[in-house]
Amino acid sequence: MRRLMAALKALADENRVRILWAVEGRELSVCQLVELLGLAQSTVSKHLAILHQARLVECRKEGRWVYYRAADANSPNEAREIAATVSRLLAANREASEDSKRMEQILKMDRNQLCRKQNQ
Amino acid sequence: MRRLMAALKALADENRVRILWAVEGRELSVCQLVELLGLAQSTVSKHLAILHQARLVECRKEGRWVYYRAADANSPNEAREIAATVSRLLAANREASEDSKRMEQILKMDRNQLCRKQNQ
DNA sequence: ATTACATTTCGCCATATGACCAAATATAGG
DNA sequence: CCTATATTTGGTCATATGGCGAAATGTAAT
Repeated sequence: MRRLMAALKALADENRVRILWAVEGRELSVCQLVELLGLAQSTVSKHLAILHQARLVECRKEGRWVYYRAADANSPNEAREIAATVSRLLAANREASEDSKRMEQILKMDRNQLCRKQNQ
Repeated sequence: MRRLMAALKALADENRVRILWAVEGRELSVCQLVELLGLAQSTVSKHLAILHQARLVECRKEGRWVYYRAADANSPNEAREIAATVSRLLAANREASEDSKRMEQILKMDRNQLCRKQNQ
């Protein structure tokens, strides 16, 4: 029950749902998510920590870079089952598809410059 | 997104998840839920209001009695799709099956006496 | 009308939560 | 080592949330 509740609580915030939608099927760095959401970097980092702790996202490091992606769909995992349902619902959602478009633009930006700009 | 978020937020509380599980496939009155959860009546009533507003439960009145049940599974409703996933996960959950057993006992109690006792 | 009863609403309180800024940390490059 | 960079952590603050008791409300019975 603890695991299920952690996942449900993690999904009780809209920004975290947006994050989860953004990292579905691809991996992103924090600064790209910061650009999408328009929140402070520290806030995004904390949201990611919650999603990670709830097993909704996974991450890997590459030097200074940390990439987040949706947790592997093959892992038999309560959190993932809920996330799959939410993703299915978001696939038909206007705001989610706006986010998708915006993310396509962000992916075209130079990531180094994007991150540097945020860290000034 | 507003509807989806309302449902997700409603499910971010363990007592509300327990309520939803309890009213799956049957209808219950407030006092039966009060007995199950061991919370104040007013608290249970507020939780039910949240679940109702989020379209996760439906209710009907019969005189002084109000009965709550899980929203109709046939209604094409985002909230219901999430709830269905959660219910499926709860079906294999220890605490949820303990609640089910306890509810079987509560259903055997005289509802009039149960409610009266709570209202003293 | 009065009393009884089931539930909802209101108000209070302690705690949790999400947002921000600043500092700390981890890694890379010279 | 120092500087640069990406991210995380800590602390603060305003607001939200879940719990409770008491009062209000809605319905029934006499």
